[in-house]
Amino acid sequence: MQTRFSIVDLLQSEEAKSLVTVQGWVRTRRDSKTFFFLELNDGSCLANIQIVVNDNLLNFSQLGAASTGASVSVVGALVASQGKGQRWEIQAESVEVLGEVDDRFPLQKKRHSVEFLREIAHLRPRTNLFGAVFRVRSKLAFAIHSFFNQRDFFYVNTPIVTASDCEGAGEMFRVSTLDIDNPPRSEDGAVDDSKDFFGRSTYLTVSGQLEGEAMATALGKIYTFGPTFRAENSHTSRHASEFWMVEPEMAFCDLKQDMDLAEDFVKGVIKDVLDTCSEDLAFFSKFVDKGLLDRLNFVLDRPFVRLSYTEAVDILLECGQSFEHKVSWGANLQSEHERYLTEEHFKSPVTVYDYPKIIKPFYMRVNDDDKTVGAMDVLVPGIGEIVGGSQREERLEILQQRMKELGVEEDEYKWYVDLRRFGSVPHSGFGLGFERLLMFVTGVSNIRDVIPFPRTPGNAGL
RNA sequence: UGCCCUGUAGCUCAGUGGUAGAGCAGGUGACUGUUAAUCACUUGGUCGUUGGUUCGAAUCCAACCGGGGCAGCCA
Repeated sequence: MQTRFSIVDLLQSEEAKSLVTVQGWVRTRRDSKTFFFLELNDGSCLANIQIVVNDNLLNFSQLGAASTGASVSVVGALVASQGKGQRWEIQAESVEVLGEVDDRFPLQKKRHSVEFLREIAHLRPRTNLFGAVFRVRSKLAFAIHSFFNQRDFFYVNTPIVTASDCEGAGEMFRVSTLDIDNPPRSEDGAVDDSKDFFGRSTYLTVSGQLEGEAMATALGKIYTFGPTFRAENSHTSRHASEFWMVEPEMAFCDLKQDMDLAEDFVKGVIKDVLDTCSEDLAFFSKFVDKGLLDRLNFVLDRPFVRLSYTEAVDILLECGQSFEHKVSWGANLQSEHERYLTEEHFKSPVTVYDYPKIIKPFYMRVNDDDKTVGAMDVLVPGIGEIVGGSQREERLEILQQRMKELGVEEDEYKWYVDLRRFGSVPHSGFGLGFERLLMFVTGVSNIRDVIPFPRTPGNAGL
């Protein structure tokens, strides 16, 4: 009896098998006079399985259609390969072409630029590079759930449609069912949001943090992992309009414990992916980023450098390096400063904490010096900021004072302030960009190449 | 949003004022075990678009459109 096997299972087989079925897409084909070889890939792993097709097959003359890109179903015997380069191959007993390709099929058996492949996002997962990226993406997502589950965090889903119009994390996408050509207007001519679907103006979420705090101050330890939307007009290799963010939030947790978790988290999921995706990571290390595996192992092997913002500024002021943006206490660390710290000075991931309160949002906890807040960023070589977090301000009066200072309307955040009014506790959390972590783990340098169908300004076509 | 680079065959590119090229892919043929197979032959182009300069523009100029990079914003 024939059984359908995935290629990953067959290639790991311990024994020959008399009759198996494999189905997949032809990656390449090598012809000889009386037989040909197919390299078949079904997406289950990076490697192809070699199919040997002899001219004794009844439909041999029709098998010209089994060309690069075609989908085929093969029945045959798994046998030890006579040739070099692979342990197993399939001696075909029947080959059926399920779906042919014509000469417009754009993927050739040669290297393509990632820029070209971005234009055919529906076909690029059939390449070695993108197949590997999206397998790792899946494993990394699973590793994240597994990490938190092992530590008794609860997975919560925060709303994607949100009403607060000033969460402070950037420009927001409007969500509306109003007729854009003829919206209802109030007496003064302004668009009447109260007639909109939710009875008010609404937006796509830029962060689930605030709702996460409500859940953490009930369930203790929670995390969210979901889509996030930013309408910033960013044109860089590390920004997307739609991306996924991981946001743990813990009650009874201070900044130090928050930093410990962020470090354990980054290391834990990297270790998991090194174990579960070794073939794909070896591919990245060979063709995408030669130093990848060494760097990932380096990250696992030692503690992240941890230093305060003030210490970081002192290092930058004294290093003798000339920066385009001036370093001064009270200013944001620029990309070039972060790069210097992680790539040159420490050559390691770096956690910077206790930032000046004037450059941070209202919800971060004010330190005793009244100049800094309990914020922290994890910076990694090559990418920069991968985690941003803080201890949250749990003291009612101080939170209200901060909102006033920063011009945040307390009415808009009444429920959030309530959390400090009723059984408030110290709590902390952070946000981690899932795609940025995936870039770090794979060595892929453009965020558009780790998202199956990326959305960036001016680009949502496919 | 600012600055910079770029657009020639399906892909990757050469061609800097005189009428279009290569490699790969595709097609045809050869080859008894190949590994991005190899060998021979071969199809394929309004040189991003529009306008201008010139006897003549892929080449020079302008505008527009597309792609990329860096910075800011952040994750």
